[in-house]
Amino acid sequence: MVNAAICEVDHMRIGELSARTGTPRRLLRYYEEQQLIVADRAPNGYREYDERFVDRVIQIRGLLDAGLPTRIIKQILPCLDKPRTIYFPDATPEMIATLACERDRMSDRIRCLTRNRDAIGEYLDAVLDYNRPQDA
Amino acid sequence: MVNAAICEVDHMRIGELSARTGTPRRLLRYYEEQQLIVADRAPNGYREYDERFVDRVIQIRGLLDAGLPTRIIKQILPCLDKPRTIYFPDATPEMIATLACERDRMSDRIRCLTRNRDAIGEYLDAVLDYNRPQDA
DNA sequence: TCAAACCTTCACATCTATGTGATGGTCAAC
DNA sequence: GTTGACCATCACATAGATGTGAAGGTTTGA
Repeated sequence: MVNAAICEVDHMRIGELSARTGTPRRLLRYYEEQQLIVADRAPNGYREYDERFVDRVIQIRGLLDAGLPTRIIKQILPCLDKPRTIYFPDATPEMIATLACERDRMSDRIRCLTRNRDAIGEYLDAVLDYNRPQDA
Repeated sequence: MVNAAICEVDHMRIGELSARTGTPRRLLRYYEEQQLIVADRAPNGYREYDERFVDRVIQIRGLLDAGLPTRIIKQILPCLDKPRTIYFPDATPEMIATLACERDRMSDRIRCLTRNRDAIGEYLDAVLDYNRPQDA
């Protein structure tokens, strides 16, 4: 019997999402409270996540780690959906201005980080160079 | 009289540094407390800064904005002095490992920021494209 | 001599992202 | 039916960067 009625496996509860993203459950609930993610609810009230939440959560954590507050991340996330879910007419001029501003701030951060990372790299190269000149 | 005894102008007090870096005085004192900067003191107890503090403070703010805590910034800053002020023998293996780790974390942040910034850019391009198709 | 504009230290408040624990419901296995 | 591993909400605590103001010293200029 090649019955195709396979019960969907494409969902997980908060514990699994926590394990797969290395994120404390507490924070997954916090991100939801901040409206960065919206979880479905099972009949018993448990949160239900599908596969796409894994990448989404990792992305959120990356942006938080890079210094963006949840308020800004919430505005950025809709831009990342590949098939556009945001219809352009909904984009107010203020929203567009905010996004452009944040994009520029991100460029600033990238410049700053790159410059400093490279300086650290040079320093480390110099130190390693200094520490093993045994065989000339 | 071509007297060369010009009183040095290469120093400023906290108010001027604050104005020139756009940083509240409160934070300049905080950065000093966290040992990110070390200010000279005038005889009357006032902090005295020279020109180099301007760039240094801007750099600190950039790194803070990019998500690095003061504890890490304190370790990074010595790498940035062009004529090396840190003698390599002083660099402990743990310190080197920490720096390498932070450098990698910065690379991660750069990747994350770049990806998201580009996504915002694409989104904005699409929105602008949508908003002015008047003259075909 | 007085006022304004600096500076000092100290202390307490705030915001954001987090940690941690209490209290209790759901569910599966034994 | 009880135990253990999940889940829920709520609440309180912490840490880091920052805001704000009090109380007082210094300097400059009217």
